[in-house]
Amino acid sequence: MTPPSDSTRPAGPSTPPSPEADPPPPPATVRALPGHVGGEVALSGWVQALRVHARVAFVMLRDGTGTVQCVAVRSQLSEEDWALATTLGQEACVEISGSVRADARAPGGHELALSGLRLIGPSEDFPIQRKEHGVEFLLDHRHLWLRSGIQRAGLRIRAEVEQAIHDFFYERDFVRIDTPILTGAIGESAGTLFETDYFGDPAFLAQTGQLYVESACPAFRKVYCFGPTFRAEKSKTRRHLTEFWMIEPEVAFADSDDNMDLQEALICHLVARVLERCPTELDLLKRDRAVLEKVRPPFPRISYGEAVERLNAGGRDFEWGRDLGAVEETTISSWYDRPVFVYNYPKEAKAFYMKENPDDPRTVLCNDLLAPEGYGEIVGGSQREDDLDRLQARIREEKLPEEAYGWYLDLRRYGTFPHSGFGLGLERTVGWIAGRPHIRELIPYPRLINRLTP
RNA sequence: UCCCGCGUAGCUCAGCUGGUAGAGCAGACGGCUGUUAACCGUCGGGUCGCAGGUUCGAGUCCUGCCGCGGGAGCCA
Repeated sequence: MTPPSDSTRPAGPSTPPSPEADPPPPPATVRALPGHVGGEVALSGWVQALRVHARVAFVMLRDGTGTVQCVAVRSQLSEEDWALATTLGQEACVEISGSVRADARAPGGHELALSGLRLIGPSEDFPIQRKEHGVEFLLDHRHLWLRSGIQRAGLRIRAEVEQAIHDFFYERDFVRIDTPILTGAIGESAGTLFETDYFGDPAFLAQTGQLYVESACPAFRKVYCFGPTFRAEKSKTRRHLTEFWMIEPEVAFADSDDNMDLQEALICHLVARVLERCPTELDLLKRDRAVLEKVRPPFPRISYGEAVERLNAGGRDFEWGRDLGAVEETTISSWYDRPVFVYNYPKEAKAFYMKENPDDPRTVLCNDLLAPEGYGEIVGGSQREDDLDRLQARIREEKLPEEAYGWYLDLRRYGTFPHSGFGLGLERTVGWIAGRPHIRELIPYPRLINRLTP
């Protein structure tokens, strides 16, 4: 950042006599301010709020590392600086120099006694006021909404979770595999795919990287992908995005129980990391940290059959064989104070690639992980069908185009092996950890059924 | 696709059993040494989503359409 070249500050006693201005104060960040108490610094950032009185004005300056109150006292400023400071628009970009001091009256405990400022980029009539707005208005101004406190906190937690995911897998010798986003006709059900043109042929945006990470297992044993996922489902709920980010690990020689162990370890790692590194953000979001502290192993594990029995014992009339709906999931998660695994669902309710349960062929070896507090399913996983004949039979049962799965079936022809994996929805997970009601806030630019801009 | 709800000032909303449009915030101006979404005063600001209907008269009642929100299904 360019230091001010036209400082109007009066010369200090330690400054050698010079007709020119003082040497510019060293640039600093708000986060580093406590280390500069008593010294002069220059901060660059955006005006978050301005409160003007007759002889004193307060500029809340946000620089991306934090927010600090800058105090402008009229009697200590030039007319030009006072006039500039008291007419700054919300979100104007400025460089402010002054001395750092600790003051109990200031939010955050530190403030800057303003001695000079320079307008970098003016801002007039910033659309988002410091008050409540409707969702539509805020999403229309998402590019500006990102600057607000709750959005910054949520997105910072998202970034921390993303980094924690990479660290978790790196420490466990997983190899990251980036799977394709453009795919030919392959997937679980073509109705939920976004179609696009690929040199005259139809192509689809990926709705899962799973088949690809399965193929990388024999190469690296433990792999994961982390990327955008596209679902053309016409869902309009607070749990849905048409474009979201998913993490899909795949582990050779892991069975369904190993798979749940890994999910449990990952979730605990993510929650602990956010508790450790984002306490400020959690407090700003008014997230009850005590609830998150409870997220420790082991998570309860309840089979689909047990869940149905218990639901019906509680007065519900739920038929065995149906998939659990949102109401059932909320009920089940309400029985516990931490995430709960529901495992081994009926075959008809789940995807073709899941391995048949040898102890009960009506079911498959799979699990969902339901987050507490009604946040719903954040993970879906399974042991994969590794038997060629059974897999082919399942593809035919589901009336899927067998020819599209030729390369996938090759994995069962050349050294097939037991393996398991899962998909973790990033925004749902972050939404739950951050305690936000709608996952659209946990992705910088949400893509919803009726929203593609900004 | 279906169910429920909502569209009034730049923003957030009020407006009763129909009788010619209101507040707060934002903006402009003025006041105030310490504010925390500052406060006090003054001023400007409207195709009541669109179209049709009922009525002497519609923001208000009816129909259709559009937009938005929530939910179901489906999913992470």
